[in-house]
Amino acid sequence: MTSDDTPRTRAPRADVRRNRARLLAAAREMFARDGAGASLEGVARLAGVGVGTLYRHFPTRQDLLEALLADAYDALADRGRELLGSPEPGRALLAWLGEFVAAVSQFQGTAPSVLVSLDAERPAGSRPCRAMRDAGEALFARAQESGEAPAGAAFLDVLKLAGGIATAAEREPGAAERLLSLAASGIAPGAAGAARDAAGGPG
Amino acid sequence: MTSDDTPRTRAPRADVRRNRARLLAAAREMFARDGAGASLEGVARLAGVGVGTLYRHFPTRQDLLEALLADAYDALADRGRELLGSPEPGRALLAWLGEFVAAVSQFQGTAPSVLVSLDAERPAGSRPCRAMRDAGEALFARAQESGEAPAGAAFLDVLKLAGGIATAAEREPGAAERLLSLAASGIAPGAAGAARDAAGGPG
DNA sequence: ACCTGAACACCGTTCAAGT
DNA sequence: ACCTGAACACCGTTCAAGT
Repeated sequence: MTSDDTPRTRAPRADVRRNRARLLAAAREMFARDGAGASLEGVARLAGVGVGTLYRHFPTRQDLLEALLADAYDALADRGRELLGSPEPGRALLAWLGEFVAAVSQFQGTAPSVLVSLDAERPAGSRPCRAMRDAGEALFARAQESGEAPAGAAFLDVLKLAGGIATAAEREPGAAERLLSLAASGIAPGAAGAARDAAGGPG
Repeated sequence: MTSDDTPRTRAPRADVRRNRARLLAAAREMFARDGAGASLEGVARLAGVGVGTLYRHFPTRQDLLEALLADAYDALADRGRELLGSPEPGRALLAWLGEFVAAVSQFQGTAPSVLVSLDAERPAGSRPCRAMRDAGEALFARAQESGEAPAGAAFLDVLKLAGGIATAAEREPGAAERLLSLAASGIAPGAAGAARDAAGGPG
């Protein structure tokens, strides 16, 4: 019963923080070399830590990956807020999506895992991930309001599409730009509109 | 030295054909239940065959998958040629792409493997796979000629984008349609054009 | 409260021995 | 010519014992 009555999170012990940092550094090194499927045993070994410690800090490989992407997500959130001030909503959105694709492709085999983290009703993800999503959504909403992005689409779908592009381009540097550009301008814009109109159109 | 001098492929022994068929049936069953990452040992066991036999018939998991998709690829090739006769090139292309996405999503975890089979300079894939690609390419070329598909794009990129969509939608039935529709009409068509024009534009 | 690492279960792949 | 399946190497994950 000191001054503050609700300290939900206690300051972690020094060795715990250190182990966490070592694990992240080791994972970054291993993922960079062997891809997102790298041996977790190897990560622990490289970190100079028992496997159990890795599992305690990051119960699943997915958790480890999200932690590795936290910085990139924070940067994307910042960048999104910055681009909100740009005069061209559509281009701002596309620029941001390009950076998203690059960020989730920073390790081989990473993009598919990002896709599962985007999977509908999951626990919403980490704080940086949510910040990234919110920033992107604002950018997308602005593009919709200016008529440069389709009114009927959901931002989560846009993000999934970008994740799919990142996955498809993962083994071919340079493909990401081409695929994103293709998805940006549309594979068959006129026909797609016709198909939607024929199906009843939006309200 | 009988009448024909160049019989490159000899008729396979009956047990070889039977084992191959059993392996494919078993793999189909396993992949349907456990996804494309199903245990290969389990496939061999279910087929009533030694593991070595599986590896002899299908050296890699990728080979097994391509064999499983052969029928679907043949059907897509047929469908592509059929759609070539339809009066609306853009819609025909989109319809075909929708069927492609559905076909490569028939097993969980299958789409990523299809993406690697689309990977640039690989040995071009199986005969059915090439037939599928050729049919799709004809459909795409026609859409380009009619001005309904972007002139600058390569068909292989269109297919990769579709594969990425299939991957992104794999865990959510119904998402494939939405993502394909989004990619068809474009995330931000006007801005994408502006970006391309600013970059110099096509010749 | 956290860490260690041996133990367990499982899988992919090869290859010597068989038919 | 093809098949079998034991053998090998490796990995993820848990959990009893330690500090």
